[in-house]
Parts: sequence; C-alpha cells; structure tokens
Amino acid sequence: MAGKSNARAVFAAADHDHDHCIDSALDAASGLCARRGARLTAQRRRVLALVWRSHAPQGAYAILETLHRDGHSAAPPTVYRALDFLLAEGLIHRIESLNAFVGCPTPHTPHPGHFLICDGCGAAAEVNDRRIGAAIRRSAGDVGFQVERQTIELRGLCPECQDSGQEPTHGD
Amino acid sequence: MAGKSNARAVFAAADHDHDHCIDSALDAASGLCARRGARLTAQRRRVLALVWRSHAPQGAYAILETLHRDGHSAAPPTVYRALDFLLAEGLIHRIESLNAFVGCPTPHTPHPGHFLICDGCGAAAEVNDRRIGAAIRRSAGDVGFQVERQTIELRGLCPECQDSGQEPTHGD
DNA sequence: ATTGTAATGTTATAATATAACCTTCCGACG
DNA sequence: CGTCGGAAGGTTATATTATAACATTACAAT
Repeated sequence: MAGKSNARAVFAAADHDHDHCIDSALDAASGLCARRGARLTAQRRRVLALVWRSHAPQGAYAILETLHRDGHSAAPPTVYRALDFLLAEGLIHRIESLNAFVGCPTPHTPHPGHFLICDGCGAAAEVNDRRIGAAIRRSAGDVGFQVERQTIELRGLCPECQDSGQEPTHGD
Repeated sequence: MAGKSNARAVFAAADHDHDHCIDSALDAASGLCARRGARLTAQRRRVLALVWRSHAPQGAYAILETLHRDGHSAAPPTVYRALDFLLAEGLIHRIESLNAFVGCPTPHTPHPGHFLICDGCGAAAEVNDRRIGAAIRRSAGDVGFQVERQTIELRGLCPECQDSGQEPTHGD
C-alpha cells in the first residue's frame, strides 16, 4: 500500500541493531570532541547515550528520569547543560515541535537539520535534502532575508506505519 | 548593503498603518466564521486582536497579561482555548521555535505556514513559497513518507535589520 | 420554557526551562 | 609539587509554558 517499493530507507528498520547505532554515535562523538579539544565528560556521554536510546526524540525530563533510574543523581540544569554542550558540538538536534532532542547521524559536517517525524512510531529521520535547502535559499534570497537558522520538521507517517494503519499515538 | 533593491516586500514597513492590519484581520475572521458557522465570540475576537497586536509572534502569557491590563479577567485555559479555536479555524499559526502565535494574513485558504522570522525586530513573515512546498513533497515522496503537518521556520535578519546592523535581541 | 451543547470560569498542577550561587575538578604553569 | 584559573557540575529555587478536571454560564433550537 505505502509507496516504499523503490524508496530509499531513511527510517531504521524495526529489527535493526540499535546498540550499534548508539556505539557508533558515541565513537563518532569521542573522535570529534578529541580533535576539537572539547571535553566529552562522563556526564555528557551518558546524556548523549540516552538521547540515542531511541530514534524517537527524547525529552529532557525523560533523560533525567533515566539517569535517576541508572543510579546517577542529577537535577534539570545538569541535563540541560549537557544538552547545550551536545547541541553546540552538533552531536544532537533539538526538535522544536516536540521540545525534544535527537541524535545527529552526521555530526562531522555542520548542517541545518531537516526532519521527517513519524506520528505512528515517533521516530525522527534526518534528511537534509539539497532541494529543500536550495528552495529555502532561493525563497529567502528573493525577499532579501538572511537565514541564520532553520527549523524544518515534517510530521506524518513513515512507510511502516502507513502499512500497519497506525495513526495518532506512538510507543517509542 | 542588504539585497533588498529588487526584493518583494514580505515584512511590513516600519511606518505602515498597523491598525489597518488588525482591522482587516478581524473583518476577515468575522466573515470566515460567519460563513462556516463558527462562533467568533468576544473573547476569541479579543485574543485574535492581541495576537495581531504586532507582526512579532505573541506568547500566550503575554496575551493573558494584556487581557488583564485591559480589565478582562482571564486564566491560562481561557487564552489557550481561544488560541486553539483560532488555530483550528486557520486564523493564526503557532511558531514552534518561539512557543508563540502569529496572525495568518491569508486565512481563507488552508496552507502550511512557512515563516521568515527576524531576530532583529522579532517580526514573522509568512511566505508559503511553492518551491519550498514542492521540494518538501518531492523529498518526502522519495522515501515514502506521508506528510501531515509542516513546521518551516527560518530565523535570521530581515532586510531592514540587516541595514541597521541589528543582531541578537528584538524589541517587539 | 426547556434542554442540550458549546463556551467560559476556576483551581490546581503538569511539563519544560533557566537563574543564581556554590563546589569540585583538572589542566597549565611556575 | 603546588596553586591558580577556568570549566564543569551540584543545588535550590523559580520562571515559563501548557493542560486536567470539574463547575457554571450562555445560547441556539425546539
């Protein structure tokens, strides 16, 4: 039913090895921070791992709660400070329409994040389509607007959730 | 300096007659609601007028405070309910990256809102560029994603604020 | 007049985010 | 080594944004 026959996969398959996603993200972050002289402390690393817990964006308080369950004491500022660091280093993105955060799969190169966010399963896929970027530059250029930051969030249903007749809620 | 020589104006001029903006918006809303059988009550009309107070998006609590100053008692749910109604009727849009609301200049036709938001003066201009819409549809279509809602918010500097060397804060 | 629904009022609280200040850690340099 | 300075983290309190739950009022249709 859903047109996913010749579709490039941007949403992770349901049965993918997610531990691998987490490990790769942490490895990439370690490398990047080392090269930049940025300090990826244990706290920040833990928060990054929790953001990557799922492909669904995680709220700051969900992260906080998990830290507690893992036996780490922490208050909101601790989490927000770690998130601020990770944002500044481009290791995560903030999803404005969800007040939540998601890991960046391509932290090496700076880029605005363009997201497809599934209302069925909650997953966010980062796409960074050149055509969207070009259309935005042209449109803003036409009216003399100088773009500094972009928030591009498309909500809807991923191919899997279209097939399974999902609609509103999601369960991580 | 800023490339506004042959730029179409999408941001209102500093000296425009803003009362006219407000009146037109209220008139359009009255007409639309009447035709639809939707009840634009005094409360909702007041909130719509306050959203239109400026081309800068207004927060719910700013609206609430102004209601109080105007001698109307109101609690948060009153304002949020009015905003929900206005959103549902397409009379306003929500700006996710600001947790704020802005009047829709073209409420007659349904459309996703594409916004240019100036960090200098705070104004938000709605553009709804066909090229952006097309790029989004193509990009989502390529991966089989079914788009239901869009959040497209471009932050930066409008031509006037580029010229006047603005940068961070804004003053309504 | 009555009645059913939509709108509003009211109280409390949830969820998200930051201010302010203090302590600890850690690397650089003498 | 020691100590100094700045960055990171801890702690408390509070600001900001948003909604749940339930009572009351208004209003159109009959």
